[in-house]
Amino acid sequence: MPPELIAVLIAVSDDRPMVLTLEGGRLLPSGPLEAGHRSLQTGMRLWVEQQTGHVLGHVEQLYTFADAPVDLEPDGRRVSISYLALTRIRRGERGWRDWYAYFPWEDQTAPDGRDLVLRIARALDAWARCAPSAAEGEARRQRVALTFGQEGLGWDDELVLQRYELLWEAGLVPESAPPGAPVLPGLSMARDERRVLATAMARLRAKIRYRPVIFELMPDSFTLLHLQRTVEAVAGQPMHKQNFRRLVAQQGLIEETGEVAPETRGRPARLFRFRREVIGARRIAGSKLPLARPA
Amino acid sequence: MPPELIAVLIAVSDDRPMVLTLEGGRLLPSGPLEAGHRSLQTGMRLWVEQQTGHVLGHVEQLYTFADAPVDLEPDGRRVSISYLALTRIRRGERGWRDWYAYFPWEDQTAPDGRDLVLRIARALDAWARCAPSAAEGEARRQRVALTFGQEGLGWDDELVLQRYELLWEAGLVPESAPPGAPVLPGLSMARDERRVLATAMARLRAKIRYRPVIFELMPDSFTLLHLQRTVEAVAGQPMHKQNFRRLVAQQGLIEETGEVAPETRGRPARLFRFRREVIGARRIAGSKLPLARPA
DNA sequence: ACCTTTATACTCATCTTGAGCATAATTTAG
DNA sequence: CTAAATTATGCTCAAGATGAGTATAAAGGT
Repeated sequence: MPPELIAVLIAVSDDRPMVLTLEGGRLLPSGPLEAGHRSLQTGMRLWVEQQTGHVLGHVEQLYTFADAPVDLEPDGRRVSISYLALTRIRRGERGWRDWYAYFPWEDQTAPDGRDLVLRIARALDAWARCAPSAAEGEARRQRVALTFGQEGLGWDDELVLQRYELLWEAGLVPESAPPGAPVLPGLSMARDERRVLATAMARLRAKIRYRPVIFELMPDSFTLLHLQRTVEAVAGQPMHKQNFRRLVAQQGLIEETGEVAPETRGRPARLFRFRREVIGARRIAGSKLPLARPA
Repeated sequence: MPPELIAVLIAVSDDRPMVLTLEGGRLLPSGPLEAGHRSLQTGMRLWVEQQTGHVLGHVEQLYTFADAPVDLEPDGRRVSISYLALTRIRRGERGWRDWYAYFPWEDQTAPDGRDLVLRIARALDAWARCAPSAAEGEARRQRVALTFGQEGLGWDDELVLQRYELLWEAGLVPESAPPGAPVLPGLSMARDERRVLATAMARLRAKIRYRPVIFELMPDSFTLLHLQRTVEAVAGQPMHKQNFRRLVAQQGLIEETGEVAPETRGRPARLFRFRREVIGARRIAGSKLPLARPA
């Protein structure tokens, strides 16, 4: 059985990060590696084009997963090589879903998400208390505090996968909950696609800190607030406006177009564009955005 | 054909980073995924144990590669899932090689390595000049400057793979050089194992900046200079002694054992140990070592 | 006793970062 | 038309991190 090539396409629309899905949001675009594919990545691109009509730009390999072994079929094991693709939604495309529909607790920009985390913390506290041993209970409590930023530890937006796996272990998501047990809000997906999505979110959140990939998600011209909202949407965290502008400005990654934004309410904002020349022309020490991790 | 599991085992011995090889240094430990393997990682661990007797600790997935398609065999394509493992050399083990034997230009702590980079820069300049077009030539020159830190750009120790690929394209390594053409010093390996090693080096150099993985390569107790030499060996770059100590100290990652180093020449140094408790106990914002990238 | 070697403690100037104040230029409500 | 609301943008300030260097301590070797 050839390995499966699986793609997580991400775009940001109306300040919401979106993921391209199939089958009513239960699947990601994917298909097997075939003999004619020139490489893994081109194979993945072909499947995405065929299934969604979308032609990809910036792509990077994410992770390779394997199903648990199946005794029935000797060689019947599914190995999936996953990719992260950053792109823009084209008008009329269907299947795009807000990624926070799958991970509502990951949106810490709104009070809803913060409340949900408090609720989760309580549920996980109960889970820690019913651990088989005291030591195990303490280990669980520590993991909860670390991944969900309790007990004075701050929220780390990159721990998307760790949080999902913790909830899975605790039986708080439909994938692992006993029948009839209460589960957290959030859509689930087929097989382990939700885990793949979590991996993609974590990688993207980490990457915007040290590479200017955020511009792959922006239109040609944009205001600084639009850029900030996009970063906040991806990171799931609010940030300080003036400092954001200062950092972005001193990175030298953008330049003014000379125009100002049309539709606007307050003072009109200047429009900027990404300076594509800087890629390759010099070391991009990071479009390291003002997303400091908490102390 | 099942995917191949391939392992890059790294240790540091006498302040030299070493990689565990087979077949006279031409191969890395590897073997196919089998039906009985519980997961990709356990399969890889089993193969390593079987081929080298080495039991692994810290492991992470690196990258998944595929050979070019082979028309002859329809399903005969090799897909390799590679892993990075950090460990320590045990006495009597054979097959460990200095990783700089494969990538001599990556060692920028010694004058030899710096001289070699100058030589490479000249050779690549010639390569840029004989480009098919002026634009292509300029693009080549820019890549050379960026990856080898020429023209005022500093040396970026994480660009191991980019440098190797550039040398490959330019035909300066035996893997790609025309027969009889002069090639750079440095051992090559079978298939694309040298590329896998380059990927591992790049990943490790990046990782020691933000996770305290360097301690996976240290013995139980060590002096601060020993720790510094180990980091320098991995990064291939020298650093400022006093500042190194300051950073390491304020990270709170280590504690004194109360003893001092035996064999020593100057003033005896205090011995330290890694505080394993801190893993998991709190956010490790990075054992971010004084390895600033050049501006 | 003096030199070499390594360890360790401090200092200082410069950047970076987080937080906030102040002002400008619009639209909207009354 | 005026005031309030809204968004943009410029600037300051303190704390902390970083890069570079000076100074002193503790050992062995000649």
